[in-house]
Amino acid sequence: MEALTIQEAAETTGWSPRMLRYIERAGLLDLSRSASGYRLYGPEQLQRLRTLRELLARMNFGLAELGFALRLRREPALRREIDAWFDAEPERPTHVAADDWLRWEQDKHEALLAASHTTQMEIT
Amino acid sequence: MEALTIQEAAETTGWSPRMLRYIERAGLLDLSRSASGYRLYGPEQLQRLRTLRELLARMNFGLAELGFALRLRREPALRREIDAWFDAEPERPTHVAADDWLRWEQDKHEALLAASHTTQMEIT
DNA sequence: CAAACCTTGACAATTCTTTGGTAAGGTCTC
DNA sequence: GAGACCTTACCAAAGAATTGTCAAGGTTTG
Repeated sequence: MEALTIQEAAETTGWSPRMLRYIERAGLLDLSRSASGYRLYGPEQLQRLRTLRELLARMNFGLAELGFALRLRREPALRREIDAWFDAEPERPTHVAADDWLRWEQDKHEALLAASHTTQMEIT
Repeated sequence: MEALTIQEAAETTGWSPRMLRYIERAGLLDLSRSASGYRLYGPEQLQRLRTLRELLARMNFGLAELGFALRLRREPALRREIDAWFDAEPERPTHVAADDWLRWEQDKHEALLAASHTTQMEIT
């Protein structure tokens, strides 16, 4: 009973079997396989999957983003280039500065941003 | 002549005006504004925009990913949680291990993966 | 003052990602 | 050996992100 098959894992983690395969393919979870090729989900994997669900919901991002975070860890060159790009910031005043990026990254969807503006107006 | 307006900036950077506004809204580029609200693109901004194009193309990722990278820099809590999740890796053998994640993150699109396999076969 | 810009806001076509199916074939359990 | 699983490979629906475009109104410049 040490390892569950995909359907059982789906039931206890809340992911669909389809998504469990997707997550594996994205490189976000390493699995062992049975001799005949069945995916085997051990206690650690199940725990990770549950944590993952919770994390995505709580911090508001998706598998794609996590995939990119993984890529950043594994491709130091990529991380370096991106950091360099961000750090190339010149002597700009940055007066208005940042805090809309947050809203953007969080609810994306340009249109919605505008909508929330409107809502705020009413309150004002 | 120290600063260009959006259309001029578009011409010299290769981005469309639409995308220049999009990039700004994503928090990826800080701009100053003229007294009447016009976006002003100085030499640094122009350079950054050109570099950005080059970077995205060369490293194969998009604005959304860069936006997430930005979020990771600005939300230490997020970074910590994600790192923690990745590092919770148990004693798994990892025999087969990683290098398909790369392919996934690079050309995504599950279906194409299979296709590219086929293509590679020809070359081999 | 008119032409040619700029601003924001909105709608929408396109394209990519996410998810669910389903088919063809192998495995496990009774 | 039948039923209920599993595998991979597709196709396609639903959702998001990307990008263009247009409208209504302000600004700059000749």
